[in-house]
Amino acid sequence: MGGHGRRRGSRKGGELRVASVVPDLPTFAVDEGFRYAATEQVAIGMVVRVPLGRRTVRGWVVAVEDDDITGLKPVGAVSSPTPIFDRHLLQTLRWAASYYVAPLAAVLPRAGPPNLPPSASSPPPATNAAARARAVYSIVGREAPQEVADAVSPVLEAGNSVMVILPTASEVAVQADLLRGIHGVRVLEVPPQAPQREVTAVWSEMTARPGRVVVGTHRIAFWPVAGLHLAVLVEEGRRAMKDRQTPTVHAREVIRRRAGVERFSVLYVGSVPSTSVLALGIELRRRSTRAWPPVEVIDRRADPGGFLADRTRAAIRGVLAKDGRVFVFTHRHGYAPAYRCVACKTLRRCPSCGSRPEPGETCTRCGADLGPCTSCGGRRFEALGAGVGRITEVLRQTFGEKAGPAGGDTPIWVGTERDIPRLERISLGVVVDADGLILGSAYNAGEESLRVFARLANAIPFGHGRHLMLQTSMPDHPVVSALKSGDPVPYLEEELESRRDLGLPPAGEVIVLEVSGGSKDPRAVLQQSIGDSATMFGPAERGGKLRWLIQGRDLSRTRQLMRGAVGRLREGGATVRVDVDPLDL
DNA sequence: AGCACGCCGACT
DNA sequence: GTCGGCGTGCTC
Repeated sequence: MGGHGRRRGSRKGGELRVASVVPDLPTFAVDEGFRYAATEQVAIGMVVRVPLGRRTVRGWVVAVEDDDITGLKPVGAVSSPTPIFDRHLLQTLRWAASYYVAPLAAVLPRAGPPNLPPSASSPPPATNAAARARAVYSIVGREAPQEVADAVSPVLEAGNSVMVILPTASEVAVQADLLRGIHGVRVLEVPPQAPQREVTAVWSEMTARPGRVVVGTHRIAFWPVAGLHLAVLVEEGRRAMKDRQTPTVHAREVIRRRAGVERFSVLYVGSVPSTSVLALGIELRRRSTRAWPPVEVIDRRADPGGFLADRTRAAIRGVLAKDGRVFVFTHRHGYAPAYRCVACKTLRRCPSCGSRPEPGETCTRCGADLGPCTSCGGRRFEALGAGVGRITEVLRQTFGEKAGPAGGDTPIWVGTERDIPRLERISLGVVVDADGLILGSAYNAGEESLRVFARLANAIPFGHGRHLMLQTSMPDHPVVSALKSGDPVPYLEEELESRRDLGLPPAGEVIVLEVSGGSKDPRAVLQQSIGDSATMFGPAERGGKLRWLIQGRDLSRTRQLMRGAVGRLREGGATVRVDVDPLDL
C-alpha cells in the first residue's frame, strides 16, 4: 500500500472520495470498474458490496481518489477491511487478465483466501522491495527439497518471507515437513485439499507478519506475502503448474511478472528446466555433473519381438531373486495412442498440421483428413506401445502372479506417470516403450518425455546396481542421448532452436479456443473479430466442441480482439474455454 | 450474473 | 388488447 491517494481540492468528512470498484461479474464489460462514492475507510484491495442495477453485488476496490461524487451511488458495506492486493499486485493481476483473455473479475479473487479474510489484527503489509531481484535455475536431482531448504534459511533469518510453490499436494507435504524440522512455526503449509477455513487462516497469518515461508501449490501464486523477498518454484515445467480451466494461469509466468514489479528474487529448482526458462536466458546453475542417476538404454532393434528384451527380462529375474521390487513404466492406461504404418514403420502424422492423430480418419487437432501414410502411401497402421492392462497381461505370461498394479502387494508394479510419486523401495525401473512417449502428438512431446524419464530415474534409489532400463528403437534420438548423459541442457537448447524455426512456443505463441453450445455461429464470430490478425487452424470437432488453434509470433493484438469474440459467444450462452500457452496439443 | 427492454405469438 | 417467450445489452 502507501504512495497513492493524493488529495485534490477540499474535502469534508470524506464525501469527495471516489472508489473504482470491479463488480464480481463474469464479463469483460466491467473490467474498467464502476465509480462509487466512498468513505475514508475504503482502500484499494478491499472487498466491498456495491449497488448495481437493482441489486447489490460483491466487488473489489481497484482505485481510490478524491473527486466529485455527483451522481454516484455510494459503496455499500465493506465485506473485508483487510485488502487482498495492493497496487503492485494489482498490476500483475491486470496483466494476467489480459494475457489469459479472462475478465478481471475472474482473476482478482485469486489474490485472496477462499473465504473472506478476517479483519486484520495488525495493519496490512507493504510489499517490501528486495535489495536485489535475481532469477536463477538450479539443476538438481533427488536433492531438490534440501536445495530449497538451503535457499529459504538466510531469507528467514533476515526477517523476510519466502513463497515456495510445488506441483502437487504430496510434494508440498514433503517439503513442508523438511522445512518445519528446521524453522518450526515459521513454516505455513497450504495443503490444497484442506478445508477453506484452514486455508483462509494461513492466508491471513501470511499477510499479517513477515519472516515466514509459505509452501503450497500454484493456487498461492497470486497471494500477497508480507516482506516477500524470494519465490521458489520447484519443477516449473510440470503440467501441474498451470490451471486447466479458464483462466489457464501458469504459476511460473505469474511469479516472473510479480518478481519484476514487486522486486523479489526467484529460484527455480528441478532436473529439467522448461524451454521457456532457456528462452528467457535465466542463469542455469548445476549442483553436480548429472541431474539424475544413470539410465541404461536397451536397443530394441537388435532384439525384436515381444514387449521385453531378453536383457530386460533377465534383469527383472535378478531383482525378483533378491526379493527386490520392479516398477514397469508404460505411458498410458488403456489403449496405445500412437500408430505407425505397417509397411514402412513411419509414425502416422496429420498431413495438414503434423499432429500425431488418435484413432479415426480425421485429425482431432485441426479436422483435416488423415489419408494414407505420407511416406509410402500405405493404408494399414499398427498400434505402438501398450497400456497398463496389456503389459500386466504379458508380464504374467512370464512371471505369473508376481505382476500387478503399482501400489499393490506384487513384486512387479506396472504403472504410469501418476504412480511416480508413490514409488518407494524400488530396485529397478523399466520403461517398456520410450518411443511412444518421445514421439507423442504434442509439439513439446520430446521435452515432456525427458522430464518424465528424469523424474522416473530420480524416483529409483541409486547404487548397488539399481537403475532405470529404457527400451527404445531410437537409441540415437536426442532425448535418449540426453538421458544417457544426465544433462538436459544441450537437448533443450537444440529443441528451443527448432521451436524458433517453427514459430512454436516459447518462440511463438499459441492459443487454443474451445466452444460448445450457444446460439451464435462461432465460425462467423471468430472470423469477423479475429480475422487475419493470426494464423487459425480448425475448427476440429470433438465431443460436440469446436476447437481452434491460433498461432502467431505475437498474439497481443489477437488477445485484445478475442475478448470481444469470447464475450459475444458467452452472451449467446456458449461455453468457451481459452487456453493460452497450452501444454499439450 | 440479474434485470429491463423489446419484439413476436397465444390467450382470458 | 395483454401476457410472457427469450434475444440483446447494461449495470457507476
